[in-house]
Amino acid sequence: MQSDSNSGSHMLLLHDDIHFQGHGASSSSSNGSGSGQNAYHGHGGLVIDHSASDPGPLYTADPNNYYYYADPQTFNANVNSIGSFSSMGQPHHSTLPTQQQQPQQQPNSTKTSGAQTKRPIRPAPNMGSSSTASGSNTGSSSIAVSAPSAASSHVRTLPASITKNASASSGTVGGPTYTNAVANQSAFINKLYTMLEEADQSLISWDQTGTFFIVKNTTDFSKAVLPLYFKHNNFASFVRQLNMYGFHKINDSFFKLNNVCSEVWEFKHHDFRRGEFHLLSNIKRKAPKSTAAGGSSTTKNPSTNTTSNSSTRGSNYNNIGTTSNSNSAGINPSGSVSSSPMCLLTPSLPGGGSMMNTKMESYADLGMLQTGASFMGTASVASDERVDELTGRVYELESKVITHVVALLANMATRLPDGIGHEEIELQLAKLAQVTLDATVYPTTSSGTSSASSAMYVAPAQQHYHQQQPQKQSTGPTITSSNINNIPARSRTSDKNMTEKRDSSNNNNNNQDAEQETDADADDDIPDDDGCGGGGDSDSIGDTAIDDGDDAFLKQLGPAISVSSATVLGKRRASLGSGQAGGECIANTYKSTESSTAGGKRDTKKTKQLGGTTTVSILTPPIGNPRSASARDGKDGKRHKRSMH
Amino acid sequence: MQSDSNSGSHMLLLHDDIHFQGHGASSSSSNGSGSGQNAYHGHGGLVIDHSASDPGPLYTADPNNYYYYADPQTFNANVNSIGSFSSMGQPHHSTLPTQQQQPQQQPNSTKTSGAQTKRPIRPAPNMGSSSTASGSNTGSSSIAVSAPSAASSHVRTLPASITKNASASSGTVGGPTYTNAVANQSAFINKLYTMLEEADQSLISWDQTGTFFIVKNTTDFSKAVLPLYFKHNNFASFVRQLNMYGFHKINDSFFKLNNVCSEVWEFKHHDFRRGEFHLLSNIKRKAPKSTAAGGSSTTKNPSTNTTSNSSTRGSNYNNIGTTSNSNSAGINPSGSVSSSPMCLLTPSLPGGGSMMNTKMESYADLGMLQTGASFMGTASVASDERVDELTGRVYELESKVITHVVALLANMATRLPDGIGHEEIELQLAKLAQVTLDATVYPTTSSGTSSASSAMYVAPAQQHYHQQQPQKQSTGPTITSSNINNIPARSRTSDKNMTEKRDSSNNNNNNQDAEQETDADADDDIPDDDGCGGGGDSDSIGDTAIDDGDDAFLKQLGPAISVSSATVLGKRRASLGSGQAGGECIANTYKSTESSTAGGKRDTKKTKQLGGTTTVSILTPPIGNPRSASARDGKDGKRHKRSMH
DNA sequence: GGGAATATTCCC
DNA sequence: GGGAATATTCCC
Repeated sequence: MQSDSNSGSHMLLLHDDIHFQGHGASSSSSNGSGSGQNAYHGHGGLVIDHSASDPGPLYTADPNNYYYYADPQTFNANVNSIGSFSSMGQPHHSTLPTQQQQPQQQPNSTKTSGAQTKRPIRPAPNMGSSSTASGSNTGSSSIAVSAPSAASSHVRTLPASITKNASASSGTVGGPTYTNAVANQSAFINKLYTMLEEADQSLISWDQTGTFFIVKNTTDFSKAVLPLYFKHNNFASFVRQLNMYGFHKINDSFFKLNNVCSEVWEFKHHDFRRGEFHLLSNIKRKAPKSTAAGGSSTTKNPSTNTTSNSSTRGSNYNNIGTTSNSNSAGINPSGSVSSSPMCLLTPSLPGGGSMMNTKMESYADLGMLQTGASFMGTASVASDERVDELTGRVYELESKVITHVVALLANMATRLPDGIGHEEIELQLAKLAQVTLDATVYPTTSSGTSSASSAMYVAPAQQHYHQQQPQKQSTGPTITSSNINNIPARSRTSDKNMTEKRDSSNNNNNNQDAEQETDADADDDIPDDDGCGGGGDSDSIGDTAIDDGDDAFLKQLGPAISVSSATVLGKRRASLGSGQAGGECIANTYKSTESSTAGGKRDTKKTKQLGGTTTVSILTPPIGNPRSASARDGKDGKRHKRSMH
Repeated sequence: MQSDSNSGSHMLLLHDDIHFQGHGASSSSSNGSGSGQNAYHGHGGLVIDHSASDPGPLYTADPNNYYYYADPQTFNANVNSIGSFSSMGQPHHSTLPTQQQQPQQQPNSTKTSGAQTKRPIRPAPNMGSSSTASGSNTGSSSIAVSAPSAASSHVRTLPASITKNASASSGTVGGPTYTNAVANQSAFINKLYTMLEEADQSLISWDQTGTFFIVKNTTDFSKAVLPLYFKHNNFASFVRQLNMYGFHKINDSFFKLNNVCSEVWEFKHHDFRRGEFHLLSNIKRKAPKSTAAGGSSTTKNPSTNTTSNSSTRGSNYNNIGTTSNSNSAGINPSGSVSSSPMCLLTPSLPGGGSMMNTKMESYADLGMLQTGASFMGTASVASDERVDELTGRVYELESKVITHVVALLANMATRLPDGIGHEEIELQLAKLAQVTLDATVYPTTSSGTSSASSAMYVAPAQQHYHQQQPQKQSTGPTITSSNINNIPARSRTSDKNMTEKRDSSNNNNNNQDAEQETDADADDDIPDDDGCGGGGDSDSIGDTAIDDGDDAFLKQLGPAISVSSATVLGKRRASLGSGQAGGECIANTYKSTESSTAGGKRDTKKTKQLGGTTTVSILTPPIGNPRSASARDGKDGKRHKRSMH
C-alpha cells in the first residue's frame, strides 16, 4: 500500500488529507493490458483528515514569497486517473509536519526532467504513464493521516484498465484486479473517471444510468474540483478537453432553446460509462489535423517564424483572459470561472436555475446509452446530411423534449399528495428509458456490443432525507424535491432544521442539506451556492409554493403557464450583474418553452457587456448543423461571446 | 492604474503581497509594436514580503477540501509577464478579508470561456493577450492589500513593451513608461523577464552584463520560483520552453568538460538582455514543424487519427513521471524538483556552484527562433448505417418514450390535488411538441417533413391511476435535494473550523467555504449549496429513496427497475514500486544518459475492482478506432531517460 | 536541443 | 465544437 508508484508528482493540492492506502502500481508491460493491479482503497469518499488539516503554522517557515505557490505539479499529481493518482501530496498548505514524517525523500527514480518525486506525503498510486522513467514510484508509505470522520476509510480499487496504455505500462498492483483493462491511456480520461468517483457529487456525478455525467454547478465545480485534477480551473478548458476526447454535450439544445442559463452541463461519450473500464481505452484524443495530407510524422520547417509570430494566438498562460483566481478557500470566487458560457459571472442567473436539478437526467437514460455504433470514425458515406438531421433530431428529442417532460413530471410530483418524489419519477423515467431506448443510435461509437444497459440504472440507493420543512404555509411536503437544490439560501436557511439522513452506505453522500447556514441574509454568503443562480436556484419550484391556488400547477407548467416562474423570468436575467435574484431560478424549463416556440432554436448568446448588464439572446434559426458553418462573427469590434458547445 | 486589462484571470498564487500599481496595457495593434507603454519599476531585487507571509489564520475558514487547492490559473496569473500580470489574486490562502475590501467585482468583460474575472484581489495589469476578447481588462482597481513587509510596497511598472503583442493590446499603463516597447508578445518571455526582476536573486538572476541569465540552484529554483510563473515546477519544462524560444544553455560545455554535476545553468538569447525591452519582441517561439512542407495554414485531414495515436508520447500531466510535489512552503523540497537533469535530487551538487555566474556567455546568441507553419486538420465522417441508427432512435424517442411520458404525466395529473386533468397536461405536451418537435425527421420518410409531431403525443387518455402511495417510512417530502447526492463529506468535514469570509459584494459568492456544517461526519456535509446542480440532480434522484415503499407509483409505471448501483469501485493504486534513490547527484547529465537505459519507462496502470456490486460492464472490444492505431508504445518496457541539453 | 503528444488557452 | 497557438510533459 504504501508505495506510491509515481516517481513524479507528489503533493496534492487538496488540503484535506486523503488516505490512499493502495498504491498505483506501474506496469511495465508495454501495452494496455497492464498487469498491474492497483488496489485503490477508499471509495467514494475522500478520506480526509481534518485533524491534520491545519497546517497553518507550517507555513511560517516560508522564506520567500513562493511560499504558497501551489504546486503546479500537484495538480496533475493529485488525481491522475482512475487507477492512478500520480502523487498525493498536500496542497498548498501542505502540512509540513506530515511530510516530514514521511519517509519519503524519494530519490527521483528515473525521471530525468519533469518528474520529480518529492516528499510524497500521501503517496498515491500512479498510473503508469507512458514513459518508463516515470514508472517507478517511490511511494512513501501510506500516509494515513488521521482519518477524521467515518468515511475516511474507504478503499477503492481501481481497475488496471484505466491506466494509461501509452507506451510502457508495467503492472504491479495489489488488490483486486481488473484485468480486462485495456490500458486506457489518456491521463485526461483517467482523471475524469476518477473525478467522477471521488469528487463532490454535488458538483459532478454520473447520471443514474452511468452513461453520461453531469456537472451541476460549473462555477463551483471549476473552482473546487478542476484544480484537483488539472492545471487549471477553467471550465472551458475542461470542455475543450472533453471535446478533444469525443465527448458531446447532451443538454445543450435544451438550454439553448430555453434560453436558459444553466449551470448544468451533461456530457456523454459512448465509451465512457460508469464501471465500464474496459471501454475507456477506446476513448482517444483526437489527433490534430495534419497539415499535409500524408505525414503524421514530423517534418521540420526550419525556415521560420511565420507561425510563431506573435499576433494571433494569445498568450496562453498569461493572464490574458485566462486566469481566474480562486481564493484560497473555495470560497467565493466572485466572478470568475467561466463555466457556462452563458452564465458567466452572473451568479444569480435569471435563467440560471437548476431546473435541472430536479433532474432527470434528461437524456439520461434516454438512450444514448449503449448503442453502439458510433459514428465518429466511420466514414462511410451516405447522406451525411441525413445524419445531421437525424442527429439533430435525436438531440432535440432527447434533450429538449424529454428534459421538458421530466421537468414537468418532477414539478407535478412535488405537488402530489402522496408525497411521491421526483425520485420516483426519475426512476420511472429511467426505466422507461431503459426499456425504450435501448438501442441508441447515438453519436459515437459504432457497434456497441450489447451493452449493459442494466448497468445503467444505478440504484439510487437509500438515502432518506427527511426534511422537515418549516414550511410555508402550504402544505407540507411540498417540497420540492430536487429542487432543493436550488433552494436558495433563503430557503435553506430555514431548512436547517431538516435533518437529513444520509446513508453512509452510499458512496456518495450528499451533504448539501447538511449545511447549516447561520446567516439568514440573503446576501451573505453563500448565496447561492448553487451556482445556479443563485439564490433561487432553480426556483425551486418549490417556493413557489405552489401555494396558492391550484392552478399553480398549471401555471407552473406551461409557458403559458407562466405564472410564477414566468415572473421570475421576468426578472431579468439579464442582469448579469448582480444579482441574486430572489428566487428566481425558475423553472426555466417551462418558460423556455415558450420561447422556444417561437422560434426555432435559439442560441443564446450573451453579449457581454462589460459593465453591466447585458445579455442577449438570440437565436439561431433552425439548426444548421452542428459544426458547420460557423459563421463567426467576426469582425466587429465587439465580440460576442459564444457559448461553448 | 487600477484597471487591469485582462478580462480573464485573477488571483495570484503569490502569497506575498506585491503591489502593482501600474497595469499592463494591452495593445490593440496586431503586430508587435504595441502601443502600450508599461513602466516597470523595480529592478533587480525581489521584493518579497515575509511579514505577511503567514496566512495561516486565514485559512481557517475553509470548509471543504478544495480549500487549499492552488488555483491553477493562478500560476499563470501570477506573473504574467513583465508588463502584465494577468491577474493577481490571492493564492491559496488568499486573504479573504482583503478581497472583500476590494471594490472589484469585475464584470467579466468580454471573455467567454476561459477567462473569468473574479475578485481580483490584487489586480495586476494584464498584457494584452492576443485575442481581442481578452483585450479588455476590467481591472479591478488597485488593490493594495496589506503590504506586510517592507518590501511589500514596491510598485513596479512594467514596460508595455513587454506585454504581449499578440493581437490586440490596448495600452494603458501608469507609471514610468518604457516606450520602446515593442509589444513582446509571448507570455513566456514576459514571465521570464519578470522573474529575473522579481525572483530571488539567489536562485535566478542576470549575469553581470545583463546579457544572459543564471539559474543557480535548479532544485530550489524549480520549487520556489517556477510555480509562481508557470503551471509547473519542472526545470526541464522550463528549459524546454527556453529552447523553444531560442535560448541556449551556455555553460553546458563547461560542465561537461569538467564532468561536473552542476546546478548552475546559464541561458542566453541574443535579444534577451536586461533593460532591452524593445528587443524582447524579437524573441519568437519556434513554430512546430509542419508536417507537410508547405502550408502553415491549416489543412484539414479529415481522415484521421493518425497523429494522435497513442503510443509514443506519454501522458503529460499524469503523473507518470511528472509531478513533483512541492511542499506548501517553499521550504524544503527534498528530493523533488527535477531541475537539472543531471543532478536530480542532489542538493549538494558537486559541481554545483555558480561558477558560471561570472559568466561568459558562451554561446551567446544563437538563434533558432522563428520558424513557422502549423499543421492541423480535421476530419469528419458519416455513414448510411448511421442514418439507420438515427432513424431508429428518433422513432424510439418519438413514439415510445414520448408516449410513455405522456402517459405518466396523465397519470400523475389525475392525482394532483387541484384537480388538474390530464387534458391540461396533454395540452401542455402538445405545445411542447409543437415547439420542439416541429421538424421531425422521422423514420421512414426520408424527408420527414415536419410531420406532425404533435400527433405523436397521444393522449394517454384518461386513465387515472391513483396510487396513493403509502409512502415509505421516510418522511414526507423526503426529497432531498439533489446534491445530496454525493457529497463525500469527508473532506469537508474537517474544515469546518475554518471561517471564511465571503464577500458579499461579489457576484459569485463562494459558498463553499461558507458552509458550516454541523456534522462532523464525513458524509454529511453540505457541500454544495449550489443548487444548481443541484443536488445532485441527477443522481440523487436516486438516492432516492424511493426505495421501498411506495413503489406503487413506480410499479405502475414501468418496468422494473433494478436499482443497484455499483458500489464504489475500489480503487487501488497499486504501488508500483518503491524505490527511491538516494541522493545521487551525479552529474546527471552524464549520468542520465546512463540510467536511461536501465530504467525504461513504466506505466502504471491500475485496475479497478468493483466494490460493490454490480456493474456491468461490458464491453466492447476494442473498437477499432479510427483514429489511431495507437499502437504506440511499444515495445519495450523500458524507457530511458535523457538529460536535457 | 528538439520531436511529438497531450494540456491549456484563446478564438471563431 | 473545434482550429490554432502556446504550455507542459516525455522521450530521443
